[in-house]
Amino acid sequence: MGSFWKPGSERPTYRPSVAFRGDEEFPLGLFEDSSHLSIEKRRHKHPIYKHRHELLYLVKAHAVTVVIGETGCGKTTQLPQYLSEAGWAEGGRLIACTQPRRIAAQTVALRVAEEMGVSVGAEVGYSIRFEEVTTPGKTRIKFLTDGVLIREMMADPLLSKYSVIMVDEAHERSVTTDVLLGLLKKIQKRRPELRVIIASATMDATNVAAFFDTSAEKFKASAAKESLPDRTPGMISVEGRSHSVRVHYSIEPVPSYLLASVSTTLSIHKLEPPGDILLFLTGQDDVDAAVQLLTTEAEQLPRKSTGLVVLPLYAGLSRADQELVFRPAPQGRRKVIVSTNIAETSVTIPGIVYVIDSGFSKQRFYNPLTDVDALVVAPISRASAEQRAGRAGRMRPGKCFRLYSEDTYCNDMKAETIPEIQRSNLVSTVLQLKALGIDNIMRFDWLAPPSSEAMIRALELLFAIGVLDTDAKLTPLGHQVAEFPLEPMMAKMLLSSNSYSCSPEAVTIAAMLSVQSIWVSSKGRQKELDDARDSFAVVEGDHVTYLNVYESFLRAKQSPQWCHQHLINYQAMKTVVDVRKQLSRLLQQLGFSLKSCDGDTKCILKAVTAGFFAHAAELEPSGDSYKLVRGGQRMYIHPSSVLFRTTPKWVVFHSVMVTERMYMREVAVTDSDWLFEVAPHYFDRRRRSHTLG
DNA sequence: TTGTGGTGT
Repeated sequence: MGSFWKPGSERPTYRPSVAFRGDEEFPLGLFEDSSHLSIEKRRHKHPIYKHRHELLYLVKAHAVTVVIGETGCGKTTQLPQYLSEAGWAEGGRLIACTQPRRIAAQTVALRVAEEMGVSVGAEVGYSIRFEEVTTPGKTRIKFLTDGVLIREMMADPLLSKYSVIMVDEAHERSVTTDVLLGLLKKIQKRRPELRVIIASATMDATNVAAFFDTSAEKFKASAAKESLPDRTPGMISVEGRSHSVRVHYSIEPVPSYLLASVSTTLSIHKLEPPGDILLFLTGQDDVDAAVQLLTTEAEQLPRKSTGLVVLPLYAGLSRADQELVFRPAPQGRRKVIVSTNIAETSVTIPGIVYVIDSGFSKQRFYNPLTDVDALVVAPISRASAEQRAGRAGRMRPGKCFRLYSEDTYCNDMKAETIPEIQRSNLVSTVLQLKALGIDNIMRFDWLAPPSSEAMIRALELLFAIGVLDTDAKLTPLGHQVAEFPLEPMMAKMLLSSNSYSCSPEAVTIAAMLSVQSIWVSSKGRQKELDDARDSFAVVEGDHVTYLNVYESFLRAKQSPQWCHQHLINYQAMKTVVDVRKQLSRLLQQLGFSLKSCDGDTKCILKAVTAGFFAHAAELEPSGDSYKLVRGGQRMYIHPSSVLFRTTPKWVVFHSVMVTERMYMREVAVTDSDWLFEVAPHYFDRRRRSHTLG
């Protein structure tokens, strides 16, 4: 990768004192225009309409149809309508269209309902977590998140109410998409008449088509074989509605993508016609640093009227701060959005004409040998680079400046991002598959198989927490755990809370830990944030602290102002309220009573320990680090924990994240006696090597 | 000893 720094090496430094005025440091002349690699497109008014007959023919003739077409070509909004008109939703059967994101499922449903002139929830509906807007017997087209469809399979393993299932945005290759595709292939063996449509923007379609090509397999169909669809997938490509994007590469590798991105932004501002700029960096740190540098520069620009409006964008921002990026810049000014990967797929900002691509993103990597998740800055794939470039061509022809050379693009970058399933801890996925009756996980037909080490790790943990038996079959507890939309250890904590009479408290803790961040992130307010957190802190650790935050939120009558005052994310707290309701209902359905422990925190800690004993760690004699019972790695309490700077002898934690060190995040105090009490089978074996107590 | 790419049930 030329002079790019690699994950694990020292981060590139920047000097905020560097002046970019004059922009000689990185003028646009240092980019080369590579027109043969430009994304050349023409704008069509109704691209998918032209292919309507061919599409309908393919779906009728083939069990699987792969549709390649970028966002905006109409495959999501119009194809389900064509299918419905062609009679695929008759006889009470539905057409399903899955989306990776809640908001997409909802907005697409609203748009299609509007186009069809019906009200949403009638002929066209959607189903996302906490919100089912459909009418049984009336709804013909249903948009849903792929996670919801997998949940539906628990009650209806063959998805018998659907005649067609379209999996949209399959190129994103989320864990749920990959699992769903494997499951659909399996379902089609039992339901050869089920039609599957895989819709994707830029995916390597031949790969997916090959996966679904079952034409060579022996096929036992007693019914009229002639009426069954061809088991060789059909394929069609639909041109998009976006404009051409001219791609420019850096002639030389850049020594610092952060510095280069700042000077490139200033060069574009100086030399290019009006149009907003989207800059892709890796994380909150980078984004905040670039915003600061650009803001300083913007203030020094000669005329205020042609100034820059610089805005950060990342998931940790409050909803209000995120929404600022949608506001048009004041007349005559140019907007610059400095963003993480959130702008690559999740947030679409109108009016972007220029994209600057650093070539990097943060990616999660799970190491099954150490059982640790790491978040590392890594080079993006060519597919990801194309996706980023495409963000410049939604309004009119645009330009993309890549802060890496054409040689790097062609020779060093991977064609596709490694599918998430191969970078993830599989505990939840394996349990889900087990609950769906997939007995042999190792032989599940994966589109991209995860490593056997990762699968074995997951099976080991599920066995340790009593969810699987020695034959790797679900235990009665396992069936209950699988009912919950939670990580298995968290669900185990919840189910154990009944024995300790603290279920309402455990429900709150599970809900609080389910949302990404309760605290708002905001640059330069770290001290304030620490103080806000410390005002709720208790000696029992982060779990009971979260309980304290939630109960204070209730006492404050769920007030947004109160949240703002305490640097708490109001949206996140509203989600916690919804999750609590869902979890409480599930517990009650299983016949558990929701009996409170009335402030007896020992009960709460025992319940937490019962769920997370496999994440127990003991203070090392040195007194500054911990040793993980399972694996023996050295770990540290994360600085964001209320237990940072304290040294309880035993702790259990929710998750580990590696940066420079291995950090335990969300840590609770525990006790060696409790560990024995909740998991004698687990600790007895290790007694000799880990003398508890 | 010091810090959270993005989704979702």
